[in-house]
Amino acid sequence: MVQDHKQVRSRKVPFAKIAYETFGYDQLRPGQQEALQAVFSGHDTLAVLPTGSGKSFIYQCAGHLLKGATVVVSPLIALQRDQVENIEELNIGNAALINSVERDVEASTILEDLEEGDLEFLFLAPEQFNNAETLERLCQIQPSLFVIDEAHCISEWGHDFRPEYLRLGSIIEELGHPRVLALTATAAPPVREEILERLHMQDTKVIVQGFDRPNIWLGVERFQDERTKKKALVERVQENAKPGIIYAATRKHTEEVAEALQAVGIKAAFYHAGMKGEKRTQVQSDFMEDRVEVIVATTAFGMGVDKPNVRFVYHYDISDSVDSYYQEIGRAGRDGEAARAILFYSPKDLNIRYFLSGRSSVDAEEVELVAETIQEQPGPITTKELSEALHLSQTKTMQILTALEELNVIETLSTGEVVANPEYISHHQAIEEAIHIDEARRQHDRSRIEMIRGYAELHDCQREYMLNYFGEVFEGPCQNCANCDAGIVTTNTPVEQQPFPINSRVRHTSWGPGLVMRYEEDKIIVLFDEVGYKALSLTVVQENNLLESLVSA
DNA sequence: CGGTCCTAACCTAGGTTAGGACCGGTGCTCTAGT
Repeated sequence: MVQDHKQVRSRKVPFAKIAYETFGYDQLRPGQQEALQAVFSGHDTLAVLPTGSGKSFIYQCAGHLLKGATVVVSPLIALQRDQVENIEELNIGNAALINSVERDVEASTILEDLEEGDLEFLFLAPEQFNNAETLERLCQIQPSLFVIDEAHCISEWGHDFRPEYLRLGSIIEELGHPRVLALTATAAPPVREEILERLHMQDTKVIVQGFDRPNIWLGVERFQDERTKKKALVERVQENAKPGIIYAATRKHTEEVAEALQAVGIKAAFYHAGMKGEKRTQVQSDFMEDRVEVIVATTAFGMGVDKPNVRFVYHYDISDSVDSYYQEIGRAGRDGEAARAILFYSPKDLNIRYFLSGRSSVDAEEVELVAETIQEQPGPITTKELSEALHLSQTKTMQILTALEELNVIETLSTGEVVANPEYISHHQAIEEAIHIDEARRQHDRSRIEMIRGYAELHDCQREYMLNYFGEVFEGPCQNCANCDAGIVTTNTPVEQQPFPINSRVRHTSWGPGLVMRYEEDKIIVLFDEVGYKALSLTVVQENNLLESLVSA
């Protein structure tokens, strides 16, 4: 049963049989077979599969069958716990987790078990690799499979919030590049590209299943003021079957909306990261077990939540991207029954999104300070020493170090210490580059907000817009969105008149290369690598030859 | 950017308003003090 991972290459493995006998699944779901086949053929694999398609099974099965340890990087400790429990129930090998909270079993004991083969699965957050001893021991253990669960976190969180996500590529190299398996439910084409690049994936197979969730009705209601919006939301909640989820942009909004719902007799509770851990757990389980009908939450709620009977996901405030929006509404109707996703849109709600994404995360002076300090050091220095000496937070320091490392100004040693790269003399150019990258990032984030705004203000099939965003060719009407119901479907540029196919690469005379996202009436929407999403007039483009087709790599 | 909270000024004594300050999301880890 257990085979050496170099020898299984191109051998047919009866995954369906194993799925049935070991995991108790009657049949494999779409994508699972392909993903497993890719892993077993020796490819680094990215699987983008919709929620509820059994992503866990892929790494569980692969880890179970491949000889050698499986390391699973997972963003939340709560998720890791669930996964360990799940594996224990399946009886497919021992699993453990290393983190700062649970210390009933020491990390060194766990690593020892892993070393001796008594442990198959190890779960940890990316921050754990900051621990030099953990990393060094893992290097010796040489895991055969390196799994990144919820891989979109790399692109979503890596740039500012959790910079360790951007270092996973180096970690993988350090570990001798075990087979890499990245899993996510939501990744538009640019996110997929970033995952492959950041993880240094090689000889990669990308498996993408359809994004459509046909049982979710899509709708947008537009408002000019807060009070009318809140009133309409309460009415919709009253009318609609429950349970449901409402997303809001701020903690305060979650509390206000929950209160408004309670005032009309709805069992509602709010949820955000400002609450005590105990309270959060309680609210979540109240919702999961139907003691609470409606949960009003910030983005803190949702990852790993798999409740089948959620009948609606409403947005009191607009999300920061189509990516986030899709992911959030995807928590509705997992049982396949009808569900509703309504965006309660007020244009001024975009401001909070612009504000939160517009802040610069790279400060020239701080970057310079860090770069200089490291270069003046006689020897290696730890992140902690640096952040203390320079009065910068650990996250901030880590973020700057990640940027500097990427620009080859510094190197991270396997001890976790950093040292100046001797071949790199001037850091001024690097700082400029870091600022430039940061600026491009912000512009990209702003253009993502423009795209969700485009959804909110769309006069066309809403499903088509969303699926096009994820690189899927789909032509409305879908007959299950508000615009289709209302007959608002504009005549788009017909496929035969589209000069560049959707999802193909093009180059603009001044904005450089980009990806064709969709067509609207005399408009082509392109995601440019440098400047983000842009809507161009098709007539102007064609008259002036602004775009040329690029042969895709 | 916009909402919210606080204070000073208003003109006549307590309620109204204008202006300024401040805040806004997501989780890991480690440490100091109870």
